[in-house]
Amino acid sequence: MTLTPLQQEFVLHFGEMGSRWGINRTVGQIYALLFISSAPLNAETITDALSISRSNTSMGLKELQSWNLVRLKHVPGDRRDYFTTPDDLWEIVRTLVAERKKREIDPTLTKLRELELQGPAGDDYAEARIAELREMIEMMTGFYAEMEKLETERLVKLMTFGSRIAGLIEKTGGMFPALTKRK
Amino acid sequence: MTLTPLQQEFVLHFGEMGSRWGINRTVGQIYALLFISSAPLNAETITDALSISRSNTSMGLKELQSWNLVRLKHVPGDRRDYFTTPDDLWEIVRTLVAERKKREIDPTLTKLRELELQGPAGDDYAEARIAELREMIEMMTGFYAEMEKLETERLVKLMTFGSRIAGLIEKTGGMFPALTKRK
DNA sequence: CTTACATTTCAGAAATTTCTGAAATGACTG
DNA sequence: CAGTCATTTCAGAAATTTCTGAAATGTAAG
Repeated sequence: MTLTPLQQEFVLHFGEMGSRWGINRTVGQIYALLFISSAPLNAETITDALSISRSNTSMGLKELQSWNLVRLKHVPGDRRDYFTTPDDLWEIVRTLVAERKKREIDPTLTKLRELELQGPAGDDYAEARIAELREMIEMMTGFYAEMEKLETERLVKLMTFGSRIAGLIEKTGGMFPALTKRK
Repeated sequence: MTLTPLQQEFVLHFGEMGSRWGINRTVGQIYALLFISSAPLNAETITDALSISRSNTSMGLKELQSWNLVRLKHVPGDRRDYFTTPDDLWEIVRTLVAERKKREIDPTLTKLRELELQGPAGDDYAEARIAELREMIEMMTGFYAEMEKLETERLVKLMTFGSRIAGLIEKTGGMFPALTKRK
């Protein structure tokens, strides 16, 4: 398969960004290619579209599967595996956020709790800082858990009308005026 | 300077997580050390607390400065540079989010716009996918821009009462009941 | 200007990550 | 069960990133 210039440029960009996103170039390129391909692709096709080795493709796909970022499809009468990305972008974003949280946040939260459980270590400042950090992460992951429950439709509205949310929150008082002031 | 076991473990954890966060081990360790130290530290102190080379410390601090994650302080009568992290955790989180957006999101948004400007390339699916992705990123960065404007106090409330926000949003209709239903 | 640090730069060494080709494994078909 | 094709594994090669020591640069004080 030969890529169109558009595909080519898109794929290369994702490859370059890969390192900033915590994946490697090849994984970024494979994902990008699947993302802009209307039909599912098999490993062979990916291999030659990206000019990489077959084994590299295999590892890249495995990595993407571990991130839950690709879907496996089967074509009747063909025993090769075909891969795609979900059509729904929101599903992709949800997965991405969930996985990054799992890899980048959760282990630290666990470690902080562990450190606190070890009890006073005679370093008040460090202990306070660790507790504060844990609380902040808990607040943020708690909020995330709530947002994750929302249907996409509500999430879109929340984001679209973002600016109005600010106004809904009383600076003091701790509750939404919409809920408290309304009689 | 010798680290307490608590500091040691905290610092090592941040070092290990560094790679997942897109920084290297040393940078993670330096940041962690500054974070749990009550007083600002100079490069020499960091160097021997972490058993790394002086030049590595210099590069790590430079990297942290490029992320705006450390503050430079001066001690009267001492011409060495001293470094700290902000006391306010929210300030740290804001910086972190802003920098990650700048490095991980903005370049892609720019690239997607560029690709669209190049005009129809005869690949409808790829073009549609790129447009859709750009729109999604724009929505999310727009929402982020709104949230960034909020004072910390309001942001905390927003997150604390996160679950109630969901209820405030009408599934259909496109506006908050709090704003529309109230006469 | 010279001395005494403090910091940065940078070329090469060390460590780590990524990639490949070959071999092994798996799985369907006739 | 043997043959064929698809996929995975893995050891070493290649590439990249990180780290170091030495030299260079910067800077304040005398």
